[in-house]
Amino acid sequence: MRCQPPPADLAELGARAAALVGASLADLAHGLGGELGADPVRTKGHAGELLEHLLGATGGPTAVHDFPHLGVELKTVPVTPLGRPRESTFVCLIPLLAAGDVPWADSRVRRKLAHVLFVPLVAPSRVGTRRASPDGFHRGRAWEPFQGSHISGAGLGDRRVGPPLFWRPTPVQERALKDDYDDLMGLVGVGGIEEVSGHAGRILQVRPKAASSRCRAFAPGPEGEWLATVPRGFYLRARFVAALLRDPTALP
Amino acid sequence: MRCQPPPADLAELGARAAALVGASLADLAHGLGGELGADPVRTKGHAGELLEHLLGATGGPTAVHDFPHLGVELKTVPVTPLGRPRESTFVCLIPLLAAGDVPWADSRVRRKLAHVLFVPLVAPSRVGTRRASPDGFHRGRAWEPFQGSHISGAGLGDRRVGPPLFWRPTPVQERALKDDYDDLMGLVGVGGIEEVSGHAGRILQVRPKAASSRCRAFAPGPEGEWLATVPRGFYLRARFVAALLRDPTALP
DNA sequence: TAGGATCCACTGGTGGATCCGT
DNA sequence: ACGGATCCACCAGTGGATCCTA
Repeated sequence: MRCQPPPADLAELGARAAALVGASLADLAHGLGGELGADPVRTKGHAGELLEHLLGATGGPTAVHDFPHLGVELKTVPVTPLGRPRESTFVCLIPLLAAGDVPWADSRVRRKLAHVLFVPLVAPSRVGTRRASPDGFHRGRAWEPFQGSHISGAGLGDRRVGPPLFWRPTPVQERALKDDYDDLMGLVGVGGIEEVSGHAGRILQVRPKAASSRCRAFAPGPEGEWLATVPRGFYLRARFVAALLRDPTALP
Repeated sequence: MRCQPPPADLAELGARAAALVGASLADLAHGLGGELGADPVRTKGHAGELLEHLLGATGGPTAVHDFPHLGVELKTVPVTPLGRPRESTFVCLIPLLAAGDVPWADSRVRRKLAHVLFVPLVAPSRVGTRRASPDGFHRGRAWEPFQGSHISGAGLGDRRVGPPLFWRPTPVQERALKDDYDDLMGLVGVGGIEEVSGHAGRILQVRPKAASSRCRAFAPGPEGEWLATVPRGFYLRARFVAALLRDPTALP
């Protein structure tokens, strides 16, 4: 299903992403000769992979970036019709065994986030929505992600591509990322990974990341002993990405 | 239905409250020859009035305190079985017309809160609870409000009296109250009452307080014009009262 | 297992409506 | 209208589980 050659430069990558704005994932998958499953539970990650194909990403599982020759990472982010992310954005797994030994400058977080292409995918509603507003009160749409959009339905194929954003952290943002990274790694070192909650961190946060809760990783505990634990990842807070999408220089 | 004479002193008031611990409101109402309605929507405030009768409160609507000769205010507070308040605690209405003209020292907030008898009423669950934990996982009870309690049912009559607490703000707490009062009144003065949200304030907050939304009060707007608005009250944050019930000197 | 992610149950808090008795 | 309060819908956020592909 890989159809596109890698983009030659940033301008070409940007142009390709811009050309997709407004398209539904169903259309895009069809254009590539593929189909999208209807079950939202079975299609996690498919949207991200589809966009990688469409934009000509070449980085395999081994590469640091999706576009190694450009040093750019692709992130799709599901957003509400108002443009707010529905979820936090995964960055990378935490190297639990080496926690505390990797300074910010050498961290995967820094390398992944050095240059990111965010592609919002507008999802009309959550899949799991069980009830509509019983009073029928309509709260209005503050932001039209693209003109002429007609939004209805909740399946993966109904999601539409929103305006893409190239982002490099400003010095101030990078400083905030470093502070969070140091703090969170410090917390892991002090109390052990189990003690770090999703509340910690201004724009980064630490959350579980495992294919199944039966997957275990090993990490040093508070007393230095080895603990079997769920793998964790760094995530960008939804709040922060929401701010970014409106103003790339913003901090929440 | 008023049965008790006013308590002679704080010790007697405290003894009466302590004697009620563990009793259900149904029992208490019955002992007074009264009955409690079953509909939770129709019984708002009844619990508070019942306790006033039982403890011999004499302050009418005109008085500042429920026990004027003791200078004590009675507050019932609905709590979960873990002892956490289910709601914020009403203090008093905001004098919208005089906002900004009443210094903390002369404020109703300060007078009301100078000395409070908190009586927790343990409610097993919210009335409006629509679903139980589907996984059946039991999260344990961190605090047994009284020994031997057997808690079940959700009606008003099933609520049970918890351990009472006499509270006077510590100097640090009073300072926090004053700061919030000044801040909130300042916000009202700057942007008008409509701009003050429930987020403002560390331990006090401002929320609507009206018998019906058709009830209007008048307040000065941002430009100094007169606005019809919903009456507002000062409330103690649930978070703060939760802290108080565990440690009367605490701040959240 | 790493990398692409999303689902969903639950909790805390807000915003606002509402009820009763005096 | 004031003083006694509670109800309830909604939303943000967390905590943790889970899915697919390579």
